[in-house]
Amino acid sequence: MNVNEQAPAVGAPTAPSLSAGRDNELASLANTVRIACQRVSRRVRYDSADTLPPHQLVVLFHLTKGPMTPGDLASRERVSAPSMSKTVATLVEAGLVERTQDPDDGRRCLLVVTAAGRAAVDDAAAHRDWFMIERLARLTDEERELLAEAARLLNEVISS
Amino acid sequence: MNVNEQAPAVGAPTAPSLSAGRDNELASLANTVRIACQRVSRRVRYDSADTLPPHQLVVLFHLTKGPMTPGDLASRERVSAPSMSKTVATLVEAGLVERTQDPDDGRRCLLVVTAAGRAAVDDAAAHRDWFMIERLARLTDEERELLAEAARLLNEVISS
DNA sequence: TATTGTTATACTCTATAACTATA
DNA sequence: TATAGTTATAGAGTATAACAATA
Repeated sequence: MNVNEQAPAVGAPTAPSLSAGRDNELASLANTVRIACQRVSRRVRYDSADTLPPHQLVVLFHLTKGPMTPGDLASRERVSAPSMSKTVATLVEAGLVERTQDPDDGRRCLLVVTAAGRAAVDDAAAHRDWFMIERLARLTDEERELLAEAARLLNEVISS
Repeated sequence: MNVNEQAPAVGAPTAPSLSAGRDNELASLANTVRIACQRVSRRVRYDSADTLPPHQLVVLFHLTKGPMTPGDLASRERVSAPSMSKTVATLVEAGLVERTQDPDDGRRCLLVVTAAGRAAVDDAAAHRDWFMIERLARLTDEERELLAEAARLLNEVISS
């Protein structure tokens, strides 16, 4: 579990103030929303042994959108170059990624996902979503509509 | 980032069927909701250097609800006893947790969170929620109400 | 000389196996 | 003999520093 899973709005970040009513309400909602999202994430996250570790899967996913260099991947994932080098080596070893030379720059190499790599990404997504699909099917149309709208709103909020 | 962050409902888990319309809709919603939740989680998650690592923070959080033994904590977190032993040792070393002897059973020890430990949990929660509080403040009352309802619904869905 | 990528080494968190002490 | 906890050792994944090859 993560911190504050079942907790009320503990440690609200605003110092007690005279107009504390609205602040506390916001803090409580922020806490509630975060905890709900974390519970969902946790419930669908990587469960070891039947899929690739997250850091490998993420790299594979990036490559499904097109070839990239190890350097690109490292900065995208905010990981050091040597770490990415190792992760890539593992994926190449497993036959999920192929190294190709950059024709224009001899220092660089372009990484390309293989068919097996694409299959691994699809499998992982299917595995992750199965839990939610089963449960969403039991909701009413109105409830599903509400969740769709909330997801849209959260994406907006996060992007702002 | 996580797999499928901006992806459409890729790798829908149900095999193509004759009544595929509803299934695809559910798969799409499941995917959308998961991705939104993961983005929120990621946005507020542990960012190194200004707070404790997650595994330490979680233990500390458990102890804010009352004293527990290392064994309790290990099974709660589904981690091995030696791993928990090490984590606890680190927290004791840092003065965030205190070891006390169980009066009834000489083999066991009860772990108690210190005042500094509680403060660390509160700080972490505040730090995590601050991002969302700022952004939720910009929404309308109706939008906030929608998110509150969605959070309630997601908790129900996850618990079922 | 600057940049791309890898290798060398070390630290953290995890695990299983072996050990100590209490029941 | 079984249980609670720790210590010993090893395997991932991460980092920084040093290196090789190319621009």
